[in-house]
Amino acid sequence: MSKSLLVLGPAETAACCSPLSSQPLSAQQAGQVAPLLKALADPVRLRLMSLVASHAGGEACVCDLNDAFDLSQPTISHHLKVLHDCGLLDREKRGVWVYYRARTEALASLGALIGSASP
Amino acid sequence: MSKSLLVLGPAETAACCSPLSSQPLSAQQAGQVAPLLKALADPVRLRLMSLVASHAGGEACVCDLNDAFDLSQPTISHHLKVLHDCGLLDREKRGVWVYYRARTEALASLGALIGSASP
DNA sequence: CTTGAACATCGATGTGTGTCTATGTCTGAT
DNA sequence: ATCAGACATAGACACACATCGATGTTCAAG
Repeated sequence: MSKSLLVLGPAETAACCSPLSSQPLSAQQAGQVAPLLKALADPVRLRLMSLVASHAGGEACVCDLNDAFDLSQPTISHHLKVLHDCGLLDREKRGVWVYYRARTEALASLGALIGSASP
Repeated sequence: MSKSLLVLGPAETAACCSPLSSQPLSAQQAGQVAPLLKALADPVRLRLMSLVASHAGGEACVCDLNDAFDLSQPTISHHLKVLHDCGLLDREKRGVWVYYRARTEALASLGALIGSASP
């Protein structure tokens, strides 16, 4: 079966709407955006996201990320999977190593949705 | 005991730092920001926040909010308390009614922290 | 083919959370 | 003083989640 219609992750279709303060979010919109926020609403995942996004080259290897935390390797792997599944992190395997890359457009859309001052 | 030193809620001291992609978040910073995101990371609370923020006059009465959901009154009250406790919502009682107001500066700080494209 | 390293998946466990019903606390009106 | 309405709190319960150790999978090297 073809996956050609699903090249875009959930993050692309969720946060591309008007800011919170401009008009009420529909139940459906809220249901799409909330999972993205939930993925970020964990101290470890927030730091992971920040580490990957601010890393040189725009990507970071899992081995580097593991060392930055006092947690087990499966736990870090789990958090990375959460961020990847909701479309906030891209994943690429090169040899034995796996590199993650932040989806800055998704982050930008989310940020724009949350914070937009009204006059 | 005086509360004069606590006029500012948690939201003011949490999200006033550099964007995610510029430099790695410290564990302490992540620990301060995550609760704010966790408060927003629920479809009901996200809609509540949006309803209050986009409401005429910048504030909304609880009775109005209750009618917008198919949930019990205590449940809505609980969600409003979560948003209020983390500093995203201001609370004011006038007569029998209670009005909530969105802290747009807190929302703006959070949005800026999450979404900021890097060159 | 075997070994070791990098990473993911699985199953278990304690803790957190969203929701409800029932009850409490104000406040204005009768 | 009593009553009714608006909202908060308390307790209970089902479910989700963060974490771990153990195990599986994939790949490169020897």
